[in-house]
Amino acid sequence: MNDTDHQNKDISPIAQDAPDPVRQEGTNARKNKIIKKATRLFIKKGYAQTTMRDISKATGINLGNLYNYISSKEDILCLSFETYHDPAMEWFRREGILEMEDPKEQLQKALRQMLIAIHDVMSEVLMMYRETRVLPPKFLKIVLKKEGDLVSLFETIITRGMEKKVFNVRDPFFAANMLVFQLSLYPLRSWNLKRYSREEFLALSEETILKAIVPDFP
Amino acid sequence: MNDTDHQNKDISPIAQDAPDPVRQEGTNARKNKIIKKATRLFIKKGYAQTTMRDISKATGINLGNLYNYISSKEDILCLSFETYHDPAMEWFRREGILEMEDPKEQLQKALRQMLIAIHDVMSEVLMMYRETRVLPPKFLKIVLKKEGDLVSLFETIITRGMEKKVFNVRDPFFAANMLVFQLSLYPLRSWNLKRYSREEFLALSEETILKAIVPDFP
Amino acid sequence: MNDTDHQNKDISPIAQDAPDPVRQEGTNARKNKIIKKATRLFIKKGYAQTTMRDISKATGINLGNLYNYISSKEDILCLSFETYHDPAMEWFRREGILEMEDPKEQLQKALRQMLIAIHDVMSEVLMMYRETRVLPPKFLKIVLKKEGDLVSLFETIITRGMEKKVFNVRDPFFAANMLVFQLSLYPLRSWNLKRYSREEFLALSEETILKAIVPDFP
Amino acid sequence: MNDTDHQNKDISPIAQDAPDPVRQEGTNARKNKIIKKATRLFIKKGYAQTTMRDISKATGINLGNLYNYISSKEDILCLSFETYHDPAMEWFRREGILEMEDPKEQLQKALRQMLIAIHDVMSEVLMMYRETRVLPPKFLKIVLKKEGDLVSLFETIITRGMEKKVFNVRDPFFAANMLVFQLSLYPLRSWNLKRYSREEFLALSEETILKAIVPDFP
DNA sequence: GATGAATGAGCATTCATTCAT
DNA sequence: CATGAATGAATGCTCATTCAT
Repeated sequence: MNDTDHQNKDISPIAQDAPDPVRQEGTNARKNKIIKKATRLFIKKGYAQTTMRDISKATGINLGNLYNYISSKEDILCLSFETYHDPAMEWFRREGILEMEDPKEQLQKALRQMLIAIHDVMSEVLMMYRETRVLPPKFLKIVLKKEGDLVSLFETIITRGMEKKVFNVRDPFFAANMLVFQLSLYPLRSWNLKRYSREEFLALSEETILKAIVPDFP
Repeated sequence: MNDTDHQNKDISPIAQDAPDPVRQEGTNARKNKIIKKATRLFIKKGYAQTTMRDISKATGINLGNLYNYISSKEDILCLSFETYHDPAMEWFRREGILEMEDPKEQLQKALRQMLIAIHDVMSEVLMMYRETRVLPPKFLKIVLKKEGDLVSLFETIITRGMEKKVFNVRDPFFAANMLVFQLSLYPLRSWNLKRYSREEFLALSEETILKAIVPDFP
Repeated sequence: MNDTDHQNKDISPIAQDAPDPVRQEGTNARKNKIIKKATRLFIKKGYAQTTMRDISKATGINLGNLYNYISSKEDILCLSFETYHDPAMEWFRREGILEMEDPKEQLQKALRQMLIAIHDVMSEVLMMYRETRVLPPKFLKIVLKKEGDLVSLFETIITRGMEKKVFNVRDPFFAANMLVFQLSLYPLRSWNLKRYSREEFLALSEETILKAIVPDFP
Repeated sequence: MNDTDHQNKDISPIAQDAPDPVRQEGTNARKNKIIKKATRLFIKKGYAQTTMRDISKATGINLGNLYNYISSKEDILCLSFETYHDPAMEWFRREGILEMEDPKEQLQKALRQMLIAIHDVMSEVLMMYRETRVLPPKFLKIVLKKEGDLVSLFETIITRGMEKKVFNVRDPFFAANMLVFQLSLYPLRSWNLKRYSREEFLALSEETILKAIVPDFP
C-alpha cells in the first residue's frame, strides 16, 4: 500500500564495475537470482504459464519469502526487462560510438556490437517480444521509449552518412527502424537458422543489413 | 443480463461468397464467428487474458454451447492460426508466381503481394508472433513447417535469380529468411511507424528489402 | 469488471408480498440463502474471520459457484446490511406514522415499532455495529445517511411535540440521537439483560426512553 | 528502509508520573509504546486489518523483537483493553464516590466523571465495542465481568436513591444498564454529533440521562 | 535484547470445462 | 442444439510467528 514499489535501479550491470562490494549484497544477490531464474521460466513456459510457485521452486526461495525481494509477479517481469533491455544500449554508448568520425566505420561497429549483444541474449529478447503486452502501461512506455531511442541513434548515424554521401537510403528514419528490427532476426527466427554458426550468422547479418544502406557494399 | 453488445454483423465473408448453400453452413458460420471474435480478443487482450466467458459474450453464444463448435480454448487459437496463416500462402500460390519467368519481376511481385497481405492482417500477425508458444507441440510443428515452406519459396526464387545473374546474395537461404522476417516489420513495429501512410510504407519496405538482393537497385 | 455490481434491490422483504412469484426465483432464493447464512457466520465469527469456504460450506453452494450470485465477500456484507438495515425503516414508514396527529401517541407507536424490529434482529444489529468499518466508503456513506434519516424522523416528531407543549427536551436533535441510540441497548448489551423476558424488556425500554422526553410520564 | 516515521514522542504518561525508577522501566516503556501505537492502529484500521508489520513500523521496534515484549497479536488487543478499560473504573473508585451520602449528588458526580472519561477515550471505546468479539473467551469473561461491575455500581447508587425516595425508576438494574449504555453515545455516534462542543455534549447527556431517573429533574 | 530472513498455512478469487435439463 | 449452474483445482499474495545469528 504505502510502500514505494519498483525501487529497482540497483540491478544495473554497472554495479558489477563498482569497486565497493560491501552493501546489502546478500539481498541483491537473491533478487538477481530471482530475476534470472524467473526469466528462464518466462522464456521456457511463458509469463502467464509461470506461477509464483514455479519461481519459488526454481530459486529454492520460499514462496512467501519471495515477496521480501520483489513486490509482485509483474514486478519480476519488469525487472527482467530492465536487466536484459538496458545493457544493450549501455554497451552501445560506452564504446564511444557516437564520437566516431567515419560514418561507415561507425555504423559497422555499432551494428556488430548490437548483433553480438542480441545474439547472446536471444532467448531473453524473444521473451520480451512476446510478453511486452503484459507490462504495466507506465513501464511499457519506458520500454518503448528506450527502443525508440535506439532507433534514433541509428537514424543519427545514417543521416550523417547521407550528408557525407557514403550512405544512400531514401528515408533515414525508416532505414533505422528496419535495421533495428533486423537485429532481432536471430531471436525470432532461430528455429530456422540453426545451420549457421554464430560467426557465420553475424557475418551474413552484417552484410545483408549494410547492403541496404551502403552503396557498393562490400 | 441486460447485455446488448452482440454486434453480429460480421458473418465470415467466405460464407457469403460461397455459391454453395451447404447444409452445415450454419454450423460453419458459427465456428467462423467464434474464431474471428476470439482472434480480436486475443489481439486486444492476449490469449491468456482472454476467458471463455469473454468469447461467449463477444459471440453471443452461450458458454456451454461454445463447446459444440470448438473443443477447447487452445483449439480456438489453432483455428485462428490456420485462418490467418494459410491465406497468405494460398494467395501466393494462386497468383501463379511460381510459373513466372523473369526472376526480378517474380521476386518483386511476390514480395509486394506478401507485404500487402501481412499489412492487412498485421494485428493478427503480431498476435501469432506472441502466442506461438501456447500452441500444442504438434500444431506448432505444422505452423513452423508452413513458415519454413514460405522461406523455401523465396529461396527458390532467389536461387534462380542468382543463376541468371540478376540477383546477388552470399547465401540464398539466409537471404530468404531475412526477407520473410522483414515482412513482419510493420506488425511488430507499427508503434514506431505510424508516420507513414500504407502506400509509403509498402514502397519503402519493398525498396529496402530488394536493395539487399538485387544489385544496382532500383 | 464491466458488470454492474450491487443489483440488489430485489431482496426487499416486499418481494414476499408480491403476488407474482414467477421470476428468476431460483437465483434470488440462492442469493438470499447466501446472505442469510453468511450473516449468521458474520454474527458468530466476525466478518474477517469468516472465509468464503465457510460460506460455501454453510450454504452447500460450491465455492466457485458462489461467485455466480455475489461478486465478492465485501458484496455479501453490503447485501447483509441492506437486508437487515432497510426493513426497519421501511416498516416505520409503511405504518403511516408520519401522518399521525397526536405527537405523544405518534412517538410511542414509532418507538415501540422500532424496539420490536430491532429486538427481532438484534444479532444482526450487533454485527452491523461491529462491521461497519469494513464497508466500502461509498456504501458506508449510504448507511450513515439512512441512519441519519432515522434520527431526523424522530427529531421531527419531537419538535412537533415541543411546539404542542406535550414534550419537553432541551435539544430535539440531541434527544432524537439519544433515542435512536437507546434502541440498540438490547443488541449491544444482551449479555447482561438475559433476565428480562422480551415483553418486560420492551416495556422497560419504552418507559425509560419516554421519561426523558415526555414530562410526567407515565 | 528509509522510513523516518518513528514518532517516539508518546512515552506512556504513566511511566512519567511514576516516582519509582524501577529497572525494568525500559521494558515497560517499550511495552506501553506497543500497546499505545497498536491501539491507534486498531482504531484506525481495525484489528484484523492491522498487521504485525504495521505495528513494527509504527513503534520502530523490529518485527521479531516485538515478540520479546508481547506474546501474540491477540495479546496486544487484550493489553489494550486493559489499558483503556480499567482506568475508567479506577478513577471512579478513587474519587470516593461510593462513600458519598446524598444519592442525587453521588449519581450526578459519578455520571459526569464517567461521561468525561469516556469522551476522552472515545475512539478507544469504539474500538473496544468493535473488537470485543476477537478476545479469547477467558479474557472476554473478565472484560464482561468488569463491565457488569460498573453496572452494579450504578445499580447500588440508584437503589439507595430509590430507598431515599429521591430517585424513581421501575427497575434499578435495568436503569443502571441503560445508564451505562448511554455513556457510550458519543463514541458510537460521534459521526452525527459533531455539531456539539464537548461541554454542550456533556451537559446534554447528563441532563437526558438523569431525567429518566430523578423525578422533576432538573 | 535485536535483527530480518524464513516458514507454510491460509485467503479471496478465477476459470476452463462438464453436465443435467 | 441451447442453457447456465456446477465443479474444483489453481493462482497470486498475505501474514502471524519462529529462529539462527
